[in-house]
Amino acid sequence: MIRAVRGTRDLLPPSTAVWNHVEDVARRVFRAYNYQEIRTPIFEETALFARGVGEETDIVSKEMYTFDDHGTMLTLRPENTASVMRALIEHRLDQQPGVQKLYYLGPMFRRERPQKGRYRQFYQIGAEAIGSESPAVDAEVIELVMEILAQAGIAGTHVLLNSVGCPKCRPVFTERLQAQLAGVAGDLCEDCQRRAVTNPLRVLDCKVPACQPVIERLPSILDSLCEDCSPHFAAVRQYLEDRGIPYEVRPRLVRGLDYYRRTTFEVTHGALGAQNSILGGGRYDGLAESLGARIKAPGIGFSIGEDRLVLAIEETSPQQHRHVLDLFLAPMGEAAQRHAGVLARDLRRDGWTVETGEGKLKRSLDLANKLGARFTLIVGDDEIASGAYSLKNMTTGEQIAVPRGEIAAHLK
RNA sequence: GCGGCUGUAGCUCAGUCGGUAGUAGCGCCAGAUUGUGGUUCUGGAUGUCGUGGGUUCGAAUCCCACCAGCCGCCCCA
Repeated sequence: MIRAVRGTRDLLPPSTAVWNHVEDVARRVFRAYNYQEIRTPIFEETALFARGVGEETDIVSKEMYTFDDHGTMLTLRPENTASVMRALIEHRLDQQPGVQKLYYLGPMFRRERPQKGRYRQFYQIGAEAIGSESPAVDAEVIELVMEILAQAGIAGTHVLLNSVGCPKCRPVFTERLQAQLAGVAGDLCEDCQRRAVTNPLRVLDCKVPACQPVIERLPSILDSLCEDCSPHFAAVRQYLEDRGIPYEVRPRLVRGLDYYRRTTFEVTHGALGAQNSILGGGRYDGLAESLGARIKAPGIGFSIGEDRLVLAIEETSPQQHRHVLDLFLAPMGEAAQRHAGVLARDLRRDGWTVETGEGKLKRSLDLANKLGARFTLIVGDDEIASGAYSLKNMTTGEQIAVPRGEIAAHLK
C-alpha cells in the first residue's frame, strides 16, 4: 500500500477541530490588530530563499525541497517571510499608507529528520509588520502573538527576548567573541570547538554542562549593542513592561536565519520535549535590501509552529474542542425518510448540525449515541400523523412530543 | 545527516526454548429487543506478524538490508 511520505501526515478528526480552533482564534486576533491576510505561492524561485534566508543557513544549505522546472530552480517554501517581502516589493505595498500588517497561514516544507512536532510539511501561522523601525511595533507584535496563544487556550508559555544587533555592532561582537573563544577552545565540547570557528554565536546557546563555566565568562551581545540598537532594545523592553507581558532576556538566544536584526524572540512550551519552541520571530530591517530592492522596508514578524501549538493544546486541554452534533434524525419507513430529508435541510439552513439515519429505530439510536448527538428526533407514522415529533434528549433520556415549528427552540 | 529504541487485528498489547497467530482488552458488526441508545449477555468479522532477503525440516521469534515511527544530536516552527 502507498503510505503518506516520510515526514508528512494526515490531519484527521477530531484533531482537525483543534486546528480550526487555532486558526479561527488567530484570524480573529489578527483582525483586531488590523492585520490582513496575504497568500503567497507555495513555491518560489530558489534564489529568493538563498538570498533572503541566507546561503549559509541550515535551511538553505541542506533542508530545502528544490527542483529544476525546465531550467528554472524552484523551491517549496521553507518559511514565508522572504515570500511576503518579495510580494511587498513586487506590488509596491510600501507605497500604501501606514505600516503594512500582513498575516498568513499555511504549509511550509523542510527536509529534516522527522520527529514529534517536527515534520517535513509543517504549518505556520505568521505575521509581518513592515514599514517601521519603531520599537513600539516590536512590542505590539509580541503582544499580538501572546494574545493568540492566550485565546487559543494554552498556558505555560515563556517569552525569550534578545537583540542580535545590526551590521554595525554584530560583527564587532562576533570578532571579540571569536578571539576569546580561541583562547579557551580546549575547555569546550567537540561541537563548540567547531562552532567557535563556523558559528561563534551558537556556542552561547550550547547546553552541554561542561561548556557552561566557559560560556558564563563570555561577553554578552547586549553589552556590545551600538548607540542605535541599545536604546531600541531598551524601548522594546519598556513597552513590554508597560503592557505587563512577562519575558526573559536571553542574551544567548540565537536565531538561525541570516535576516534577523535587533529584536529576536522565541516562545517555548514545556509539554513539547526537544522541539519546545512554539514560535520564533524577530526584526529584519535589511531583508528588502538583501533581496536586491532599493526600497526601505524595515519589518518585524513571527511565525507560530501550528503543529506544535496544536500538540501543546491537545496535551494540556484534551477534549476541549470536540465536534458537536446537535440533532440526529431517526426516520422509520419510506414516508418518514422523505419527511426527514426535508426537515433536516430546514434545520441545517438554520445553522444546526444535523445527521440523518435510516433503518431500525434501535440502530438509529445506537448510532446517534455513538456519534454523540445531543438530541434524536424520531420520525415515524405516529409522528407524521399527529404533527408532533418525539424529541429525545440523549443525555437525560427524556423524551417529549414537539411540533415541527418548535424543534429548533428545544435544541438551544 | 548522526546515534539509540521500536514495528503482531482499527487501537492498546500478549505470544515462553524457533514448532505453524490470540477464549486478550477496547473498538466494529449482528442478535437477545419488528418504535427506544447508553448497562448487560450471546455470537461474528478483521492479520502480507512493517518490507525484502538469509539461516533452518520449520521463523512473529535468529541474522542482514531497507522502510516507517519515536527518543536524543544537529538545527529549528
